[in-house]
Parts: sequence; structure tokens; C-alpha cells
Amino acid sequence: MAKEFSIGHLAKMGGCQVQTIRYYEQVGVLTTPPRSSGNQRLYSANHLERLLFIRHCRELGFSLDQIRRLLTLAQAGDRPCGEVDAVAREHLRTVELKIERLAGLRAELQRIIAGCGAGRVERCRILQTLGDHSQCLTDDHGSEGL
Amino acid sequence: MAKEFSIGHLAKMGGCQVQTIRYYEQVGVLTTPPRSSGNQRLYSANHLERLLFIRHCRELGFSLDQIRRLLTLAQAGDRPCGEVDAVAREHLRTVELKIERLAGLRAELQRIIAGCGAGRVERCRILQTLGDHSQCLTDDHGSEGL
DNA sequence: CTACAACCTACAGCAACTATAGCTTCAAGG
DNA sequence: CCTTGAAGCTATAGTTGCTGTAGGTTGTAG
Repeated sequence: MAKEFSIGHLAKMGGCQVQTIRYYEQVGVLTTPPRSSGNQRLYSANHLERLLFIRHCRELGFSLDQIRRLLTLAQAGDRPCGEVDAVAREHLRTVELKIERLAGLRAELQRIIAGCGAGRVERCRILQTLGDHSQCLTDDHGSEGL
Repeated sequence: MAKEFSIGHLAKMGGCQVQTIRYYEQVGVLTTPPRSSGNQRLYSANHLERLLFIRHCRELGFSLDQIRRLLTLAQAGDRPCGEVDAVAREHLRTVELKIERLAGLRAELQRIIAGCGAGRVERCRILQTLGDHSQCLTDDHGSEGL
């Protein structure tokens, strides 16, 4: 059984695309693997483990920058994990904020849709409401991407 | 009282940056305003109204493409607002989906954080959990941006 | 030995802005 | 009237996290 595998296999096991892996290497969240005689990347179990870690973190919404921090902390080895905890808590806060905003948004959309009769656009309440900021239920949604 | 104002004033009233307005013009969600003798953009109440509409939609998470559609429909004037309603409903669906995902994510993060003792990084449960995909509570979080 | 899949690098593109450079115009103070 | 500094102008590059393309090389199966 070969202990090393190609980027294609790693991609399949990691549930991502080949280019994504090369991108991770480029931005320094995945270490540069050794190459074959023909210059192709050779990955091992360690890389797979790390890739799965990254993918899971990404699915949880951590940024690559946060992941880089987590990986650095993981390798530091003998420091208290308070910093790791801090990164996670920081992320939890932003997630909770997004949920709050989206909930307000949902309410507003429901209100808007409920107000729509089958009339003509001239008096369409959706458009009126969208143009009118003052009725906003949520007044704290910033410019941050949803 | 002057009926026309500069891009800086429009930005202030619209709660966005000057470049954003120029960007909106460039991508065609804001109409090109007349210019002064010195080539500076001159905006009027109409533009402000439209900008507020756009900003409000953006805060509600509509894409610029959806906003373009809404604006086109709004100007059509004599068509039923069913299409407008459809855009809003479509958006409501995606919002509800996002909320669901984020809620699962929040649960997972809370679980992860709860498992963190004040130990050392070597055995930090956060890092272990992040590396272990199998315990995932949510198995449906796709690649869509949160 | 010949296809053809999979690999390689390098670069362009996506959304929705934001920031920079290098220039011109406007408004206020002396 | 002149100067100074803020605000405007265009054009272009950068951001994040990828994805897609072009144009070439390597690996593998028949």
C-alpha cells in the first residue's frame, strides 16, 4: 500500500478541488509537499489530516487567516489553549451576530411579502417598503457580507 | 435652496462611501447624473431615493443583480408585481436556509468551546474537534458563503 | 506506442466593494 | 486676487476564497 498519493486523490478525500489545494499551499495554510521525479506533488496522511482540519474550519466559517492562527497555535505545542479558545469565541460572536441580523431580515421580508397584493407595480408595497428605510426592524445591519 | 448636490453629500445621505456610488454608476444600478461645468457629478432627490433603495436592499442581502431586476420591474410600471414578489420570496428562502445553517454552526461552536479545559495545546479539544469531521452536527453546510 | 487523463505553472475572473495614484476643481481665508 | 486644502475626477490594483482557462508535461492503460 502506497503511503503517498497525488493531488487528485487528496482533493477527493478532502472533498475539495485540486486548485483549492494548490491555493492553500500558495497562501501558506498547507505545507509544500515533496515532489515526484516528474515534479508532481506527493501527499501523505499528515497532509490529509491538515486538509480535513482546514476544510472543517472553513465549513464552520472560519477565515483562512483564523485557520492559519489556529494551525500555528496547534504547532506551538506547549502553550495554554486559551488563544485557541479566543479564536473560537471570536468566531462564535460573529456567527451569533449574523444570525440576529438575518432573523430581523427574515421578519422584514415576511412583512414585505405579506403586504403584497396582486396589484400593479405602481403601488407595489414591496418596492415602497424596500425604498423606505424608516420601517426597518433591524437598524444595526452593517456593510458586512451576509 | 439648491436642488442639486455633490457626490460627497449623496454619499453622506446614503450612508455609503463616495467610491461606492461611482461603482454603482459603473455597474448600472445608479443612472449617470448630469455634470457641472467642472465635470463634477450633480445629484438630485431622485438619485438619493434610488440610492437609499439600493442600500436598503443590499442591507437586506439582495445581490446587485437582484436589485437591478427589482429596479427594472419598478420602472416597468404597469405590470403585476408578481415578479417583484418572486424575487423577494426567492431571497427569503435563501435567508431562511442561511439561518438554519448558522444555527447548526453556532451549536457546533458552542459544543467545541464548552469542551475546552484550560489545558495545553497538545490535548486541546477545540483543535481535536475541529480536525474531526465525524462529530459534525450539521452535515449539510455547503460551500456557499455565510 | 499511442491516447488520454491527470498533472504542472501562470494568470484572469467572480462579487462588491475599498484603496491608491496622480491629477483637477471648488470654497474659504488672508 | 491668491493660495491652500478639501473634495472631486479617472484609472487601476487590492481584498477574500476560491474557480476557470491556456498551454504545456507526465503518468498510465490498452
